[in-house]
Amino acid sequence: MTESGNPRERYRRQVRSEVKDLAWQQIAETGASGISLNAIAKKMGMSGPALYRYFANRDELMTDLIGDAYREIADVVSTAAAAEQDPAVKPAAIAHALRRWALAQPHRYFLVWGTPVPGYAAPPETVHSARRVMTALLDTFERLRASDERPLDEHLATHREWAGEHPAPPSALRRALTFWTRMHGVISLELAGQFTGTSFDPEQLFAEEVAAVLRESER
Amino acid sequence: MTESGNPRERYRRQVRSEVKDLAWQQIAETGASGISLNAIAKKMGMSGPALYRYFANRDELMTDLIGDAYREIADVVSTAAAAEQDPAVKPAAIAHALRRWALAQPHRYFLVWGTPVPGYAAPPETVHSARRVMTALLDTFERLRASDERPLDEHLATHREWAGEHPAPPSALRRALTFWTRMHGVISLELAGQFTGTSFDPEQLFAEEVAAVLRESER
DNA sequence: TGTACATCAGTGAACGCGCGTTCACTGATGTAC
DNA sequence: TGTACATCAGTGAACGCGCGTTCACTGATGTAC
Repeated sequence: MTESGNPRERYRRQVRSEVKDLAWQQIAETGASGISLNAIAKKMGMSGPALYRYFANRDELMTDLIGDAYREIADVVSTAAAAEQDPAVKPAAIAHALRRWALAQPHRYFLVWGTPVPGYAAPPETVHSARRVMTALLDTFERLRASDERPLDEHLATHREWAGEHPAPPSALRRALTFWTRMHGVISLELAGQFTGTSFDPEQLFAEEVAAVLRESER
Repeated sequence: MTESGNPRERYRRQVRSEVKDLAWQQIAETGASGISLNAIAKKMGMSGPALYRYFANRDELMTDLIGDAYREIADVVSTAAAAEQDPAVKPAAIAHALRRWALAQPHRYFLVWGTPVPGYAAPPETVHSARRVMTALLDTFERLRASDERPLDEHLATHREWAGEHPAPPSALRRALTFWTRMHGVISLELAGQFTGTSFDPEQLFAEEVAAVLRESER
């Protein structure tokens, strides 16, 4: 379907994706605000203006990269969720899949959930990916009864638009949300190198956080 | 002491601090990698090269900003810890003080714990601030007995150099660490705007996270 | 209190650099008959 | 199968811009006698 198209379109897709690959490389070297169409063109052996056939401007490239990265995150999370049947193990499966991806693609992770780049707010299409992530988490915790009620539950019961039409009970909203923030807490500090100079294993800290959220659920 | 000095030194300090103020302003507008000595000079009504009397180069300015921000964080945390006597309330006091500061100074927070800026690794002086933060947290949880043991405790018992010579028991190491990552999880996502488009109150989510760590302690 | 000298702040010109973006163009590739 | 035409990729020159940094210099401020 998207694979179709005449040779010209095919070629266009190839070039676009090569540009993006080089952009990620550049982000790794100089940071997100260091992307430059000219530099990418040079690496491809082309002149700068040539790339304007493929991207309207620098912002469109950025927007595309953010959208792609977010889509990948949503894929990783929902794939991991779908692959694990045991409800009690699902959270850990999701968490470790996300962490593994983040360690392999730190710049993609940061572009989505790191320090916002001024002037490059997340493009509107990303809401869809955000939804997919939340849905996977809500599905997961919906099946696990909460072992306790928290003051936050009541608040979330009346402020749940972010969950869309998902029928998960308030306690699941809470656990999905805190699950996310806790994963992010460990992952982002680890990726940022805040644990370097230390010999403990971040994975074990991460595993403990996953276990802690599970402790607030019972089958 | 540092306040002393002849008029010339006094003036130097004033200019340096004005430069830094404008640098923070610029970071807010264009991001950390957007700082420019020339632009700052222009805003001060000076020529670009003039600033080289005050900073050796752009990197030294960055280093200074990071150091200042980290020192502020350490101040906020340790001041909050010192101000609250009740051990069971201390964690919440620290947490909310940190969040308040972060909301007021999002760019400072991100410069310290956000996406690393390639080429600007945290200067060595920041270890001291990092230590101060950890010490305040360890002091806090040392006084609260753990209500349970976790697998992580054992691991941390043998990997505790990051705690310096602090005599806190393993369970306190664990709680201090997870307290930090959980605070960071909520704060950084909130600052990055990941909760916009949602009507729930991030403060309540944050409070729930603080309460969760406390639940793992008993007086 | 006044003069002679050293110190230091700030200037303007200059260097080389890379950026995003527009434009008129050449030449190759695909399409219609 | 061959020709005529339209489409599109890529080029090179050009625009204006701002950057970090060095350098030789002027002029003001402080210090020593």
